[in-house]
Amino acid sequence: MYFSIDTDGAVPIYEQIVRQVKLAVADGILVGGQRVPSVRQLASQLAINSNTIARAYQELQADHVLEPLRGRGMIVRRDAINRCTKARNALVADGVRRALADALAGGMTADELREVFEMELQRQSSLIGNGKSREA
Amino acid sequence: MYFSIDTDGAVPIYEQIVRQVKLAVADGILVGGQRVPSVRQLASQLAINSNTIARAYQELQADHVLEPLRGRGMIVRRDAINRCTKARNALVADGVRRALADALAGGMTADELREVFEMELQRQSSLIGNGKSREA
DNA sequence: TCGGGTGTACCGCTGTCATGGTACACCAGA
DNA sequence: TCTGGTGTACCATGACAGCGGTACACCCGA
Repeated sequence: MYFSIDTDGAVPIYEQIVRQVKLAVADGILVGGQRVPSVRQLASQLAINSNTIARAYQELQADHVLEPLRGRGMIVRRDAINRCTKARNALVADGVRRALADALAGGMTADELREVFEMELQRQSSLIGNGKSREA
Repeated sequence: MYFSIDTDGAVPIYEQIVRQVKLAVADGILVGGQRVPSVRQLASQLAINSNTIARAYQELQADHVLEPLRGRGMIVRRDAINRCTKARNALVADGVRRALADALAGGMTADELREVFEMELQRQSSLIGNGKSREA
């Protein structure tokens, strides 16, 4: 489980962690029962204060993705994958909806929009295709 | 020229105004030479502090979309439409890119993604189609 | 000249975020 | 029993963004 954190971006660090954990669960990289790194461990690995990690884990706990094992760490809940898949779908749909709203408000036609979509899809697919296979 | 402002959302008010002005220019609703409402006028209309409007106008001025007429207001620059169309395309492409990144990181397939896209496109197109015609 | 309109600059308040420090309760293993 | 690891709960601090209030300089028309 690798995290890529952008400390300069507009998105808060704890939110980046929350999102990446959820996407990893949806993708099957993190599975139910699996332990996540401890707050101190992840904090030192990412060179970030442990309170920030703790905040992310608290949010994930509130979202029923992680489960605390008092004194021993936190694990991914068995039923988290369904929730995370739903969350991922909602996240993606929301992003698409937002982009569409801007496009249509700006007078872009549906066909122009499809073109942009397919172009970006091809670009990112090829990037991932080189790095690791997805369907295999 | 109508603005819809969401004071509760995560997006700053001044940024919403900047975006909506740019999209209106790209769409041809605001044309070169046309005057935009004064900061106080728009502020009272939206029940927002005039400084917030002023900040949005300053940003639009820095982006070469608006032009100040000292003591008389601000107008849309003649060459703004090209810039705004480009900005719109970049904005949309960026939004699509972001959504795609989330989708692929979460293990969503390209076909699932296309389905989401077409669904949202159909939804929003029908909304606009009922309200006002776009190609006419 | 003066009044009313314009954009602009400055200051302060508020909330959010990240950090650092400290302390606590809990658990597992030596 | 003790030690070292867990998550959790505070508090204080600094930085920054967003916003509002006020005052200023400018321009136009009466």
